[in-house]
Amino acid sequence: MNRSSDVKGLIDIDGCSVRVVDAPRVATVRERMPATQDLDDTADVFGLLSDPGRLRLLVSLLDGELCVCDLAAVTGQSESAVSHALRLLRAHRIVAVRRSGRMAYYRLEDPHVRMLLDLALAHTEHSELIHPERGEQS
Amino acid sequence: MNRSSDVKGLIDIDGCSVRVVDAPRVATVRERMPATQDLDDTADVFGLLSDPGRLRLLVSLLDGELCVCDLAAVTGQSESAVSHALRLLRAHRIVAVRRSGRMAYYRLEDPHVRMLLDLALAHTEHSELIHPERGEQS
DNA sequence: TGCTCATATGAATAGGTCTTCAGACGTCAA
DNA sequence: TTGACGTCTGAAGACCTATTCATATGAGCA
Repeated sequence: MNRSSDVKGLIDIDGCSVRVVDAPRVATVRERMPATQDLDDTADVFGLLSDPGRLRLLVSLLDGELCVCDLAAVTGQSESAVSHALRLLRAHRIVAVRRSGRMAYYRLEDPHVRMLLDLALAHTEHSELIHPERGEQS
Repeated sequence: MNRSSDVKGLIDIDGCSVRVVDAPRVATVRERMPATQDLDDTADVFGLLSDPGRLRLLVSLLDGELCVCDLAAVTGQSESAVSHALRLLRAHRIVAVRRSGRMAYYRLEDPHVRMLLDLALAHTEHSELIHPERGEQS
């Protein structure tokens, strides 16, 4: 095949030649890179946790189920916004519903997400995060 | 003060009356809710991890520093896109730079983010994530 | 039945984000 | 100095996302 890894500072990636500095290192890191699908799924999960409204909903559900209107009250959002958010989270199996009459009780269903939340909150509550655009080092 | 928690199903939140079902539970969950600032910061961090390009960059940096062009090669992005992404991550102190001549070597700086990445990847590589819009339960 | 209630949904709008392109900047080598 | 190089940046466009409003659905109650 048309490999050009022998060309100094140039390697083939996905069929097109790219400039690199540390070719062997690049090869190693590329091999260890998780599958595209896995990375995209992981990015999706992080994306679901990246909205303050949804994050609040999930944190509220950490120790038990709540109905939509209580979730709206706890998180300070409109019931419509909460419903839309829950629909998204439900579609990704992160929360699950229990229906009782006209009430809908949601619970946190994904243990993986629960761990991410626990880990993230444990850190942010103890150490202050640094805010953007505050100057950088030398 | 104008508390109306005695009104059946109605409580005061931030000065305006809201309908709730389980008032004491709502109060408890609200008390346990982390500070607004902490939640917003946490959502920001998740947001930074929610882009496949940035996620790839950070994963690439998990075991050591790499220069911009190698990061572009490893992650399959343009050098400009990589530079923009690194700028964002740098502003949030998630990565740090070491400059040597005209080269810029980036490394993963935030141990908190490293843990989140490790946890997230450990799970996605072993268990398949469910994709959206596949129908739900009863 | 009709009415109210709790939730769900669709459409539309406003705001944000990623990528690309063109060019700037500082460094190195000749 | 000049030119090539590696990286950085700003502006522009296309795309995606969150919220709101209005309305629908479907359960309980009279």
